[in-house]
Amino acid sequence: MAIHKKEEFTQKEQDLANFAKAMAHPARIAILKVLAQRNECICGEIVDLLPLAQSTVSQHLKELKNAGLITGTIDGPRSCYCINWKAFEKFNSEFSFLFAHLKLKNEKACC
Amino acid sequence: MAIHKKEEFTQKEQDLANFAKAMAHPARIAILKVLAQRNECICGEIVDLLPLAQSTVSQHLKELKNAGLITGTIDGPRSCYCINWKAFEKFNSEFSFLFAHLKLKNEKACC
DNA sequence: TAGTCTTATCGTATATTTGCGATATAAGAT
DNA sequence: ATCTTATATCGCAAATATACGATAAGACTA
Repeated sequence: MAIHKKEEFTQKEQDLANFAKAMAHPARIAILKVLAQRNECICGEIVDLLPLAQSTVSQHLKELKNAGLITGTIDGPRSCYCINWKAFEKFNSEFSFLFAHLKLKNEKACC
Repeated sequence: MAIHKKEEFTQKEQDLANFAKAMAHPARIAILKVLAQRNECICGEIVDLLPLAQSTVSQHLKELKNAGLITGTIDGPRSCYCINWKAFEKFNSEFSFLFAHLKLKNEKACC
């Protein structure tokens, strides 16, 4: 785009949008599901489960990590990934707040 | 990208990702907040509140509508937009399910 | 030390998103 | 009928995202 306008919104709006963006790809949803089932996972196992090349999976993992949704630690020659529970909970409560706010007002929908 | 791979994931993963994608921009979060506060809103009011051109806001509204997050009805020369409550609730429950699933397993985080 | 295995990064091609101005459209007002 | 007002759409430019192969980096193994 010609100019970035994202900075002109509130920090909360940007945070929520960034979190949503990190989840805005089925591959990343699938990765989160795998991590949830196993509570930990090395990169290779995720690569085996997804229909994507190793480099692409690594890139998705990096995005999830940058967004703070997961943590990664080096374990010898491998990398172990886990859900970053705190960040997830923070997003959930913020999202629920927005959602609850919507619900409260929704008694007389017009269209 | 060279080839689309999104179709190779499950429908639920794609649905969740699409919903997240619709929320993955601060302008669209802001629009949803405005709609929540007023329970209905014409396009012009939203344009006044956002730091974006009218055509850009209209595009964001279109994306929210395409994703099913809002509904829009023509009201004379204006357009009235509202939250699509059912779609929002569906997403919330699916997201909560994923979240609860994560929570259940997270007693022994490794990293 | 050389070889292997695992993961990250680089380079590149292509697709999608974002944003705006200009223009079209549609309804009410004069 | 013409003008105004409100919104949608088109066309374009620039930024991002997606995907892959090739390659680098790091750590065990022989």
